[in-house]
Amino acid sequence: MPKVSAEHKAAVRERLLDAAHACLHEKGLEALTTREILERAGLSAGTLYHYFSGKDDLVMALAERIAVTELADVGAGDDLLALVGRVLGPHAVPSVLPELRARARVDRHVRRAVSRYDEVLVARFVPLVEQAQAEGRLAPDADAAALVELVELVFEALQARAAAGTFVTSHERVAAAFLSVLSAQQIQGVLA
Amino acid sequence: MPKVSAEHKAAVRERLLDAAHACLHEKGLEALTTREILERAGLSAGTLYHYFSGKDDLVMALAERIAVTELADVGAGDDLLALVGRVLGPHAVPSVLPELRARARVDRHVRRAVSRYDEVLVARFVPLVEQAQAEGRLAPDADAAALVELVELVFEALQARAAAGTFVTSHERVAAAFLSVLSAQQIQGVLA
DNA sequence: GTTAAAAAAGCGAGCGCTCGTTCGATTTGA
DNA sequence: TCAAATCGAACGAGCGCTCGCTTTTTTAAC
Repeated sequence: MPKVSAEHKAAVRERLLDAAHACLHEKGLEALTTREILERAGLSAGTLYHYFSGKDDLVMALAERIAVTELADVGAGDDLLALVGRVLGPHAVPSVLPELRARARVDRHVRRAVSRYDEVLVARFVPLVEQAQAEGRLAPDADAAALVELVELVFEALQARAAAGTFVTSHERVAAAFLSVLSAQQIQGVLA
Repeated sequence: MPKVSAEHKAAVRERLLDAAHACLHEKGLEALTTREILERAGLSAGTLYHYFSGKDDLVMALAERIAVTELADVGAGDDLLALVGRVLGPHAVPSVLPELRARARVDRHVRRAVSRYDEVLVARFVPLVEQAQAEGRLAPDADAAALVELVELVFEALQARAAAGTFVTSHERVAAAFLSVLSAQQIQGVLA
């Protein structure tokens, strides 16, 4: 096809990202190959380079998209419990973020994408925590920023466990423990 | 050299594992190559296969050794605070465990090694938590097993962050938040 | 005690393979 | 008709790994 509509270009690009995401989820980052991505997308080898400058560029675009889409619903429910359910629930899609997080240790480009994700996550958590504080469900005088970081910490671990499928106890039990952390009175004394 | 002493064999094997651990720490699992391991160990290509059946075998042996050595001191201090300090302190060596954890999602051999590590970790945590309960520092009637799992959850996230170097606040502050979780009274109501 | 045979550790060029990527030919919509 | 999108064979590099060779220590025969 020649000079095609902008919608078509965007659609093909999304198709490539979809294929890459599926490959990443099935085989992991180490086994992510351009050939398999292209085969799954129904495209040929050279076509990739009309949409991305290379594999790294594609991976970065995918990381950004994951960050955006996985966070799209955060905050919509106005409730941390609903958020936990979305991450841990039986219908939750295992996240590939923990793998990107691990790679971020040695890849500064991935590190930048992940830290941008974290920034957005914190920004979305802050109003939820502040609202909970205003309603008296959380220690009212505690440092909200530190509280948010603790929430994010547990959130990360739950995400990693969900991805690895290494839960020991039931989802409900872990979620309950998570929420108990949020409502722990003694946090106030340490973080205030 | 021919049939050499068992000590020599063990020493060379350890040298290979040391080299692999250094490479893993510097470049990450995806960039871990037999050539670099052997070069760092001062050995030639074929020699590796006198000690391991292949690269996977070496990686698995390394994972086991990491699990053993990283847990060697756990419980020695009889104190969770000391443990946190060892993981998060300024002299702590960044762990490669989070990367192995991510790979465990798609590699059943690594998954087995990591879950064995987790079993040992839980076994070491249990007496620490029970002792804290007996001393009244933790909710006495709470389910110790669930409490241990929550401790492990936070521990995992701290470990992952230490490895990635993505701490936002100071070590002391996160450690304090961690400990505040352990001493939170309200956990009792949820987990008991 | 000397020496030759045997065995195992170490070596390294090179194999087959897969990877990401290139590039000229081909197809197709504007 | 022309430019852009697609194709796919091919390339160079790097991977894990092999295998025949050399080196070195143990073993054994005398």
